[in-house]
Amino acid sequence: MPDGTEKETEISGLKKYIESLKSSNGSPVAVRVNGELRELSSLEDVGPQSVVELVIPGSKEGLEIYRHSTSHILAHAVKDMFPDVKLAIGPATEEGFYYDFDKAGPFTPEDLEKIEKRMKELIKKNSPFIRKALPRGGAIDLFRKAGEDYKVQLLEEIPDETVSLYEEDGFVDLCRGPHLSKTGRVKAFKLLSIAGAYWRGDEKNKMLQRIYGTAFYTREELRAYLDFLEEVKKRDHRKLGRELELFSLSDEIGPGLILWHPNGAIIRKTIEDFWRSEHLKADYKILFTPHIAKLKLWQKSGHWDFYRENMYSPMEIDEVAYEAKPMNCPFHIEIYKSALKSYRDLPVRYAELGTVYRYERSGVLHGLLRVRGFTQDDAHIFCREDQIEDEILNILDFTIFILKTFGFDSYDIYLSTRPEKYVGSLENWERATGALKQALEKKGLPYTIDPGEGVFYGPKIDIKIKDVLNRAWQCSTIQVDFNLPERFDTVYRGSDGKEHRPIMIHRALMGSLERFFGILIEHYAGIFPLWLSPVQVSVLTISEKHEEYAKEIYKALKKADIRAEINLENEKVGYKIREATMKKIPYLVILGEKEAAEGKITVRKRNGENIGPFTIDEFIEIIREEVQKKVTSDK
RNA sequence: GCCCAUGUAGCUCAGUCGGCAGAGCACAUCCUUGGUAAGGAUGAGGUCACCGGUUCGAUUCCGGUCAUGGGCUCCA
Repeated sequence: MPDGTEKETEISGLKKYIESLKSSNGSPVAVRVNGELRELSSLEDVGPQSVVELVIPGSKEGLEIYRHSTSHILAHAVKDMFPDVKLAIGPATEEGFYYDFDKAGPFTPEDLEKIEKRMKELIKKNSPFIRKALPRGGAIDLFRKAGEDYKVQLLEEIPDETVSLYEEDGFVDLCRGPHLSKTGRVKAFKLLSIAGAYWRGDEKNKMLQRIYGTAFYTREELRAYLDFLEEVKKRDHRKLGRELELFSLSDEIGPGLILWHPNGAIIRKTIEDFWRSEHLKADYKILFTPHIAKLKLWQKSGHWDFYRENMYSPMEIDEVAYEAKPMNCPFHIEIYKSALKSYRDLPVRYAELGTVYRYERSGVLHGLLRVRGFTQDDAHIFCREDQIEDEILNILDFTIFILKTFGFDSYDIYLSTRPEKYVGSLENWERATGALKQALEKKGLPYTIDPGEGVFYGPKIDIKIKDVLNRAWQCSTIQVDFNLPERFDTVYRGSDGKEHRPIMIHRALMGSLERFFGILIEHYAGIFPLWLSPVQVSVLTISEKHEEYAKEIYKALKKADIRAEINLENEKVGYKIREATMKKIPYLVILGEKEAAEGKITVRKRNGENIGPFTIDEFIEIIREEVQKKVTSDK
């Protein structure tokens, strides 16, 4: 039952019940018979003692079916309007649905509108979706005759002897189903974009044209989703980055290479200062290493073999080949190896804000989120096997502390286990994976296991943070490595006087400063908390008469290490306030006749609220406290 | 890399069916000295992404290059 209860009933009773829900919002879109999804119309052949679940609109599966049916209607409309188009696939996705078409010319935005219109007509007809079972061979003949090559190809790979087709209003498509009972059940949908997509996602295959759309049960839900898309657009870090003069990219410099402008750079510096100071507190040693190294180093580390497609071509220096570094690990290992280590020295924790260069294909570059040169907040921990769990526990605490400071307190955590191709002993893998699991469980952190998704050199934990719009971003990663210590013959002297191999843990908390900054911009919509704001206080005068007083106040703020600016422009207060508000400056100190006479200041907060009057010392104290506490919200 | 779209002033965008290029904001100068989100006037600012072709003439048409954007696992 939709309310989660169970009832025992005859088929006829069930049908009557479903009938009674018709036309209500809760009317089921499908049923699950003994675990298998089917349409409502398939109740006839339900055997005795079957368990039938009603798939209701509110459920994840319900929505999937709903959207999948909408994608069929899309295909129908396209086929009506462009009969030469060949159909590929059209599934539901997290956010909506798409359908891939093989069409001679491109679809235009105007086509989308026309297709939408045609879809609405098809929905209005309210034709039933009819399921037809067919032997596979028959289906192949049918689609071959219709010239639907992609469907034929799909069919040829389906192992089942019987396949199902769905027909509505004369349009037949190969489909596993289930579907809505009638097209008229689709109440709200919108086609969103046109994009290229390879047949089966493989770039060796033909490029098809994909139409993306989304569908919801009500117009209100659709509206809310479109508003969400608007909000995402408003927060776009590329747009805000330009408006707030945080960073830029330049044709002259090259794609994927970031220029940090003063406003972005001061934020980055603030983040780095915080990062360094916390790492020192947590017993990490801070390192600096070069941006290039001999190609031989990368051959030794294995990067040249396994990672070459992401590395730049070597450059020659004094007839020796050098490489821009794609990773920091080999450097940290060299530092570890520069002096003999005893078991008493472990764990050794090396951290570096290391700038690396990786080749990314031109089509995947994206603002700050996908770049070719970036700075990792990298660290490598060398420890004994018996120390892994404690180290992981430390890292988890540390990670969550850092992420929380930036206002991220909701996470999706994944534990990736041994892939098919791996290095290291089975025993090591099991022990390390066990340690990761133990640590997560001790911390009470819920996680999902990604079987076989570990890197070849060891298991890992990935943490995805959720931003205010509930979007997930992968930043933190903790990876155990059995490979590099082996390749570099890294050792420590044990209590037994013998040499032992340390375990290496790679870990990044923010991942890359560039990417993390991009996420922060979107998370805060450019309204940075005080401790991060490029300009924390703007001092502005009501008229020229108060310039001297304003300069005094400004100096006092600067002296107190507050990032202040002064606005003596020949403009009215209203104008100056508007300027500062658009720059999202947290505090405005407004000085006029009254303030100058009393030796006080009036303060306007970013949200429009006025506080004060304060003496300058009182105000400095307020700012100091808010900065020190790293308050993330204005309220 | 591939498909499609886009590239005009610092920013957001008009525009020219081939004939010397426009607005708003921002910027500069002047007037105004004004109490909580835009006071007024004047002015400066463009190789219309780049290279080539067609043409008497190209920002506009054609070809190429570069950059940016939406996509390219979600298997009927």
